[in-house]
Amino acid sequence: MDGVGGVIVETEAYDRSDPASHSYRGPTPRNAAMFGPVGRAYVYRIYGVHWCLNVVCGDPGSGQAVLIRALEPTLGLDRMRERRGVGDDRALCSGPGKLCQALGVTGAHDHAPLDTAPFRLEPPAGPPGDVLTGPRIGLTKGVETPWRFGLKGSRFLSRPMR
DNA sequence: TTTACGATTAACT
DNA sequence: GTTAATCGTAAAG
Repeated sequence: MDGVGGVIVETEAYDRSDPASHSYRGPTPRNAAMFGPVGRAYVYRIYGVHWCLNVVCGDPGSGQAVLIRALEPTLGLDRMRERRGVGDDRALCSGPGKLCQALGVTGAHDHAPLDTAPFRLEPPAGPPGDVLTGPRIGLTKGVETPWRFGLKGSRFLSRPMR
């Protein structure tokens, strides 16, 4: 969006039966997007400081979503460096909060469809690389559920895969 | 109305 | 490796 973008290399999954998920306790004003139409964004503020971007998926109203944890920057590198205030490309999008800052995603994008402006979510250009799974990061509950997915060997992950 | 805390990051010892 | 920053949300009173 906005002339910036990249290839998603790391995600985490959440659903309603997951103690760590915002949708676990049912719909609230904040997580309403998770129970709305699929293909929309669910954006929330974390620790009063950072934004995190999710893609609503699964059956409509099922409260399922995928957290975009990291992506490989490919478009608008200068713009992202400017917004992030760093020169290291690896630090641009290697984390949920960083990613949102680099792309300019804020709470204003909550509920926004991801297949139309200002977003543009596309299928992978080339053949998919190997994907590894592992335990999710930064959680206090449900850590045992290995729903972290990362592109094998990518150096743009928030953390190396096991 | 009040209070405790989080799907994180950056700065500091 | 440890910790402060910072505020909206949700649960309790």
